[in-house]
Amino acid sequence: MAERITPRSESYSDWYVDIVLQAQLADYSPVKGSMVIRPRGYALWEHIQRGLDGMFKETGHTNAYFPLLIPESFLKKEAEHVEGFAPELAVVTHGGGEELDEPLVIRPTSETIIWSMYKKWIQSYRDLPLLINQWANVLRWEKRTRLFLRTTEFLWQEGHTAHETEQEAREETLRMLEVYRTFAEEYMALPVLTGIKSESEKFAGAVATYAIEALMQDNKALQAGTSHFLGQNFAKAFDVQFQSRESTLEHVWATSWGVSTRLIGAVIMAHSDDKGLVLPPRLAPTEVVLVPIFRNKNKDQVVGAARGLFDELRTQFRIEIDDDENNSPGWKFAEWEMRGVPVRVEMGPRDIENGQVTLARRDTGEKEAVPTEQAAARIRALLDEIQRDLFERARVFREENTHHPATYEEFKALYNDGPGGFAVVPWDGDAATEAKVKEDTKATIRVLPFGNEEDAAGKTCIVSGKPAKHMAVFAKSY
RNA sequence: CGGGAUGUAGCCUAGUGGCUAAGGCGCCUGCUUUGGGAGCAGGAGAUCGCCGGUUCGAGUCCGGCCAUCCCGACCA
Repeated sequence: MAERITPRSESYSDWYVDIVLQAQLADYSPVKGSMVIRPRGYALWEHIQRGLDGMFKETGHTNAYFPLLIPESFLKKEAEHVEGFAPELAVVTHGGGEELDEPLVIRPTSETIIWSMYKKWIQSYRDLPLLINQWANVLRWEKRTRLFLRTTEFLWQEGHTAHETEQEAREETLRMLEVYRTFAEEYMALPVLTGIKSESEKFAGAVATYAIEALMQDNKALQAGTSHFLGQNFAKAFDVQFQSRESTLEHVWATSWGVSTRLIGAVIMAHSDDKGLVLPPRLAPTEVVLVPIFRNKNKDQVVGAARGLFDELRTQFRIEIDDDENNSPGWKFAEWEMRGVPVRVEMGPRDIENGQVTLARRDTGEKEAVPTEQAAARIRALLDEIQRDLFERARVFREENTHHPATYEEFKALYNDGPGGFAVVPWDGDAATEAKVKEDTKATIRVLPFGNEEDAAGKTCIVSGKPAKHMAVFAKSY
């Protein structure tokens, strides 16, 4: 601990790794590409789970658990799906010391095992909709890994729903995208763009993929969550039919949607600074830390008073007290700042004499003195302010880094020598055009915003000069 | 899978082929301290990534292997 964090200006990726390791969110494990999520990191995940799970329940979903191991043949039933995931699969070939008759894949996602079960559970329209979510780990063999952002094994939630009609499934897809947007903005203080993915970026096996996309401080985009309209692809692959209200036999309409521990990486990269982690209060495992400042001669008095305040505050806040005798106040300040605790309460002899405490906010470093009896009310207000300000700062950052280049030359300059960020430009809808942009600049279409077709009317593609079909948002991405 | 870098105590680093592998941080014990990363004294902690070779002698030279990180092609 107490080690230097590489400044962002020197190396953004070193800065990120330093924060994850030093704030004790995660550590490298013995297996390449996999990581240990330490208690401080897992607490963040628990908060994410709690918030999202509540929203899933409110929208009618229930949790279940499906197995880790999937027969290899299941993956092969949906052609695009298997093609998309084949390079990332880990396969179990032996069990109990013997070679298995059929290899088992470790789930990269659970559509196939779930739809094999839905076939058993769905016979009639009365069985629909079926709205199930699971919290689980999944495995995708990654060649290039980064703590939280891309690891071989990661934790996520995957919702899998079955519906009577196409319209109902499409509504569900957008409803859950909206849940993700709300969660990102209100809990994570992370402004996100929503929209549909281009063909080349969509999920293997989906008819349409929607996503929330956020902009990180290094001006690269991060896909923070996806929601897929699966059409009848999996219902047909697994022969899931139901008897309709008109007594006809129909294939079921499906969605799936997920967010992962990548969200932890997003929240780190969006808000933190060169002193360490900065967490939005609603997500912070510890909202407040109380640091008594004492000398030997007044230790009992100061710590006693601090403990009294602590007992009062703990009924309202997620709070810790640091009355360790060996570390100096300055050391503690720096340490708790590195851990990202939003509000610090300092209580020393001078404060006690004046009947006050000193409050310091993590995001700006500002300190203020407030009468002790008003501390709780002021802390509550401060936490709200910090939550709002973090979001607002991130939103302004995104606005300032969203560009509208008029020519392809300007566009290329933006990514090749320029600052990067989002670029909103007319696009002809051709995958070849998209591929050319990627080759020239490494930027890809992050999202086609809702309503973009109308905005594109009458415009010409920035690359090909052909009539534009979409207004596309490009960025380099993680 | 290509390119680059690095493996010496928990972490960071020093170490001309030659004596018992050195220092800082951290850790443990005690004392002293505490309003922005304190001080003193003592202490524990190392098959120098692994295997082989050269040599009277290898942390150091040679070969192979392994691992990790960083940069590129593929991805929540």
